[in-house]
Amino acid sequence: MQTEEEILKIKKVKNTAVRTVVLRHLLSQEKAQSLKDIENALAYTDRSSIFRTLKTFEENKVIHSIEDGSGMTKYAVCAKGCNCDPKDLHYHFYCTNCDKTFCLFDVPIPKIQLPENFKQQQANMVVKGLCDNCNK
Amino acid sequence: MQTEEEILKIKKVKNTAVRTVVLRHLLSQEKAQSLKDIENALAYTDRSSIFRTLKTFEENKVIHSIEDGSGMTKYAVCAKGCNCDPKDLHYHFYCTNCDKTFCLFDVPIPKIQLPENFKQQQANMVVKGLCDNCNK
DNA sequence: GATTTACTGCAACTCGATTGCAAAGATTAC
DNA sequence: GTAATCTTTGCAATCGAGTTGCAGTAAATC
Repeated sequence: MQTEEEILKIKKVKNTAVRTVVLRHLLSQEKAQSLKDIENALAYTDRSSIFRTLKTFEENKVIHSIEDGSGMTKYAVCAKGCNCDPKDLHYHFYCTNCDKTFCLFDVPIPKIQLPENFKQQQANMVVKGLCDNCNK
Repeated sequence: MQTEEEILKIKKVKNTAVRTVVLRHLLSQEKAQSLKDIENALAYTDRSSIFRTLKTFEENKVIHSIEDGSGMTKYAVCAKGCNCDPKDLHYHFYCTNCDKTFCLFDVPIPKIQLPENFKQQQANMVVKGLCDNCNK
């Protein structure tokens, strides 16, 4: 596992206190985190600073954002080597019971045959249902 | 093509003035519409009435909602015979240039192999990029 | 026709996201 | 080392989509 410092260096993002703690938090969670999740976890860091940190991370492909339909954008650290290209995409699973969002790295997304002259740049693929913990 | 009245009758939704014009507008558009789109198109109909109409339509499977990542939920009339089950799902295409959302009825969604004990109920599959009109 | 129920319009409110601005910190120039 | 410049941070305010309370109106039922 890479340290926060290593990741930021590789992605050419200057290291700061806020960036380190935000990235550390994201790395420590197995589920994608919302701005509010992070804010709650980091009690003494300002929301707008976290917000701007997330934007910076996203621009530099440290993290990717997920719109899971919960009303809050969630963020997860990109897998090693990820470039956020269509080929790096993966499904997300949103649990409608516990409101958690999982990255399904192991399930490949098939190539989608678009209509004539449409061009894919990105995708947001969210499967909704019950996670293993809630499906009892 | 079914009329608004026929659709509402089939879906067992009582017909009212607001419902008719909202459904008519949705049927007249080839792209999924946001609450704001509809509000702008129907100048003399109140936002909250449209909002509640859309909720009613969705509950009764007259329309389906799409979270395309634009920040606004969009709505489109269900295809004939649609039950909004996983088998009725289709991809959506969101154009990042013109902000329009298309239903890709012709592209089947493959069955997704979820991790052990996860259960799919719904899905929101959005491909983002440039539509034929903007890809020039 | 009276009563009950459903729908509509207005206004207010919620909450996640975003921005302006000034202070603090880091970097570069001299 | 110090001044000038650029970046980051924290606070407060704002934005905007979505949502709700409530009273008035319309429709359905008795």
